[in-house]
Amino acid sequence: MFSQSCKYAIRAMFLVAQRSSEGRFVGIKEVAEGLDAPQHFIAKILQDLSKRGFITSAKGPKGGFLIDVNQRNTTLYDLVLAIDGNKLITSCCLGLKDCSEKNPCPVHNDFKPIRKKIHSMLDNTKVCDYNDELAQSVFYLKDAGIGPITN
Amino acid sequence: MFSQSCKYAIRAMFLVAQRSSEGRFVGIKEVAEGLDAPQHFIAKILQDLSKRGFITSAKGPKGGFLIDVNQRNTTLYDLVLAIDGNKLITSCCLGLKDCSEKNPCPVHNDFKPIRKKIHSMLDNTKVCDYNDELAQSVFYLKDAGIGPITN
DNA sequence: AAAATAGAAGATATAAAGGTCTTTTATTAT
DNA sequence: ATAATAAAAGACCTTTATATCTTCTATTTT
Ligand code: FES
Ligand code: FES
Repeated sequence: MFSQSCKYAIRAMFLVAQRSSEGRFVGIKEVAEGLDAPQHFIAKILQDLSKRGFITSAKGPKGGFLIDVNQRNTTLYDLVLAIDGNKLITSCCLGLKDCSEKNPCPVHNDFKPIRKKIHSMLDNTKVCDYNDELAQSVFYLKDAGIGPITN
Repeated sequence: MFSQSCKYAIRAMFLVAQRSSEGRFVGIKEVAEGLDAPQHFIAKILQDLSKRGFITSAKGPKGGFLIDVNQRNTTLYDLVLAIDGNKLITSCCLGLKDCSEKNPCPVHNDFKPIRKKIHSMLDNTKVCDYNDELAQSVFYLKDAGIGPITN
C-alpha cells in the first residue's frame, strides 16, 4: 500500500507531533527508538520532510525535530503525496497506463469507491489527531516487545 | 497495491479466460501482445500460475495456455494470495509487525473496513466474470493506442 | 574558546523486484 | 523421421527500494 519510507514518515510524524506538542525538540535517536526503526533511515526521511516544510528541525544540543502550530494541519495525504506520489489514488490497479472511464480495466468500477474512501480517510487525518491516544497507549507506533511467555 | 507480477497475472488470467473459453489454447505471444507487456516476463508468470494449477498449458504447435472448467472458479484473491501473499489484507498499513486489536496503530480502525472491502471484492471476482465485457470492449486489458490527434 | 551534541549531506552497500536472454524439452504437422 | 512450433527452465542483467556508514556543519553548554 505505502512504501517503507512512507510508513516510517507517517509514524515519525505522529510521534514527533505528540512528543513535541509541549514545545521541546525530539531527537532523532528518540524517534528511531520510539518507532523501533533504523536511525539513519529515519534521519534521511525526516530531513526530507524538513526540506518540504512538514517538520521543523534544529541542530546542536537540545536540537531535534518539532511540529509547530502551522505544521499540525499536515494530513496523512500530504505526506503520502509527497513521498509516494498520487499513484495509489489515481493509477490503474492493474497497471494500465491510463486509468479512466474511457479505457477502464475490469476492476476499475469496483476499485473506484475504495480508492475514494482511502483518499478521504487520509485527507481527513491530521498528524496531531492522535496525540492523546498515543500518550495513553490506546494506539501504538511500534510493536509491543516480546512480553512474558504466557503459558 | 499489487506487485507488477500480480497485475500482469490478473490481466493475463482475464485474457486467457476470455480467449480460451471456446477451447483453444492461447499462445504466450498473443497474451503478451494482448496485454502490451514483456513476453518473457509474462511467460515466467504464466509458468508459475501453471505450476500452481490456476492455468493449463500445452507445448508444441497449437499449444499455449487455457483455463479449463474447474479453473474458471479461480478468484482474484486466489491469484493475489499466491503471488503477493496476504500482507495487503492482514499486515499493518504503517508497518507494525503485528496488526491486531491488541497493538493497533493510529490508522488501524480506519483501514480495517477498507481492507475488508478490498478482500471481499477480490474474493467475489472470478477470472471469467468479464469474458463478455472484454469481448465487447466494455473493459480493456491494455491501454488504447495513441488515437488520432483530436484538434 | 573548547568540547560535546545533534542534525545535514552524501557516498556506499544490500536486497528485492522487474525484466531479458539462451538453452532445453515436448508436441504437432509434414 | 524430420522440421517447425511453442512452452519450460534457469541464468543473467538492470533498476529501484531499503538501509548503513562516514564526514561535515551548526548549536549549545561549560
Ligand atoms: S483502469 Fe484500472 S483501476 Fe481504473
Ligand atoms: S495495526 Fe496498523 S493497520 Fe492494524
